[in-house]
Amino acid sequence: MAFTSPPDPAAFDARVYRVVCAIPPGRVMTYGQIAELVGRPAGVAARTYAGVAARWVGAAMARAPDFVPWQRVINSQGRISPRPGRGPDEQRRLLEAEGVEFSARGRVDLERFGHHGRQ
DNA sequence: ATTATGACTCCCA
DNA sequence: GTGGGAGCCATAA
Repeated sequence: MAFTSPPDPAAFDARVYRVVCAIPPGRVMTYGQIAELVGRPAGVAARTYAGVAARWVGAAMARAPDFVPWQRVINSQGRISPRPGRGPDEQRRLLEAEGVEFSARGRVDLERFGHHGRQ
């Protein structure tokens, strides 16, 4: 996961949690979107930020407090990234309970359920 | 000290 | 639309 920790991991995590907590129920956001919304720290190349920061977000989510709606964070393909240890479909069940629909191949239509930041 | 292991995204075949 | 490789490091055992 994390390639190079963010300049200020604690602050980065806090911003990530704030953004994730702002995602309304029934909506989802990608790791990359969150990374962009949180803002690219100075000193990090723009091109590499996309892939790297997404993993920072993933790492932050791995340590996320209970109140963070982690289930609303999925990858850029609209698919659920498998989490180590947890139930394989736990995230999907939680999202479906909120009204998020999955395609036959298990993908979420980001055009319909994606959250573009703000509300 | 060495090894294994990552909640990802982009780009190209 | 799907699949594989690159990017390139911190942390735990």
